[in-house]
Amino acid sequence: MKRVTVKKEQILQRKGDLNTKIYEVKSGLLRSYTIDDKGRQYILMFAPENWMIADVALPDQPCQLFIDAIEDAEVIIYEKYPSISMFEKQKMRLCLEEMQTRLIMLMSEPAIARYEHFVQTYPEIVKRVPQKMIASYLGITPEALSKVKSERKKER
Amino acid sequence: MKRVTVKKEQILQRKGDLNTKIYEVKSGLLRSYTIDDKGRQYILMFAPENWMIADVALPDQPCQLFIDAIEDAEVIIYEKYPSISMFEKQKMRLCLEEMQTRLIMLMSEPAIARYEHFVQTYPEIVKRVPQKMIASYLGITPEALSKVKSERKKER
DNA sequence: TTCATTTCTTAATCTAGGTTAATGCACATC
DNA sequence: GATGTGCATTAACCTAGATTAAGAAATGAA
Repeated sequence: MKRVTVKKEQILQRKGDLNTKIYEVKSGLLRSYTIDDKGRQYILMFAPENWMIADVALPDQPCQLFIDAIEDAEVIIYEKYPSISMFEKQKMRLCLEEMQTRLIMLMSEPAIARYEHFVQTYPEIVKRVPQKMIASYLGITPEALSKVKSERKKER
Repeated sequence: MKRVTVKKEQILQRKGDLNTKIYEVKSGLLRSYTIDDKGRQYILMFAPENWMIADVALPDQPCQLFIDAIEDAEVIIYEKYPSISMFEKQKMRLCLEEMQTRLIMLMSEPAIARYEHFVQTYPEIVKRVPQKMIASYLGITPEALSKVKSERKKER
């Protein structure tokens, strides 16, 4: 366990890395994402202050996710998994819950509903990240996000 | 912790239930799924022999998922979460990994690729559940699954 | 066996969201 | 100031998968 300072856009872990860590954000904003063979990015998680973020891979397995800083950040790095008490942390459980909810929403809800859910659940993150990252998190293109947003406005 | 026998189609937990448990499958096949307001089902997980299945909700929170038996099953029911050692179980970790992978695939891969990944990863489950359940797991309609399968056949 | 029910497939049509491309905007930096 | 670079928006067009409907095949019950 150690504490580090990371600059915006600094990459903490790359897809394929071994021996990846668990990151606890003390200040700033991190994200995890993957990139497909066409270069498209898919954001899995935003981690603002007091959240934790990690790839679930075991230390001896190559990970699936990039993790980088969207804003300058203070981060505590933990080894994976010396004490299971890491897992007890409520933030970790919330992240699980979030994955479950997202899987359900991705399958069952159209983009506009996912966007509104995101805005309600994370109003602060909406203000802190560019649209294209929200689109990536929602699983749509920035153009599609623009479209649903302007359609939503019209409806009032 | 107790051991129970469940019959095919028996429901172990319903969406909205409180105080939900963790289920370990000793024989047979369970699944977790949700139902939207239009009655559509979305399967989150299949749990064959030696797997565990649960909703991630805390005991005092209403859960999101139904859990029922696709085949007659022997099931061990654990309280949630008296010992964190439950979480240490490898099956539980695999389930996390699976959620992460599915989220990525759902965002980045077309239905055909998700189907082929599923067939390769769970060849035994493919034989044991009806097509419409595989479609539901993949996040598509049974009609769309029929289509991609017949297109795949043509390609050889 | 027969009949009923559910599952699977095929086909026609529709739509949400992708793709491509052009435009405008907010910044940096020089 | 001019010039570049990335981001957001709009619009035209395209496609994967949804919807609807019908028939075929499998399953199960009487």
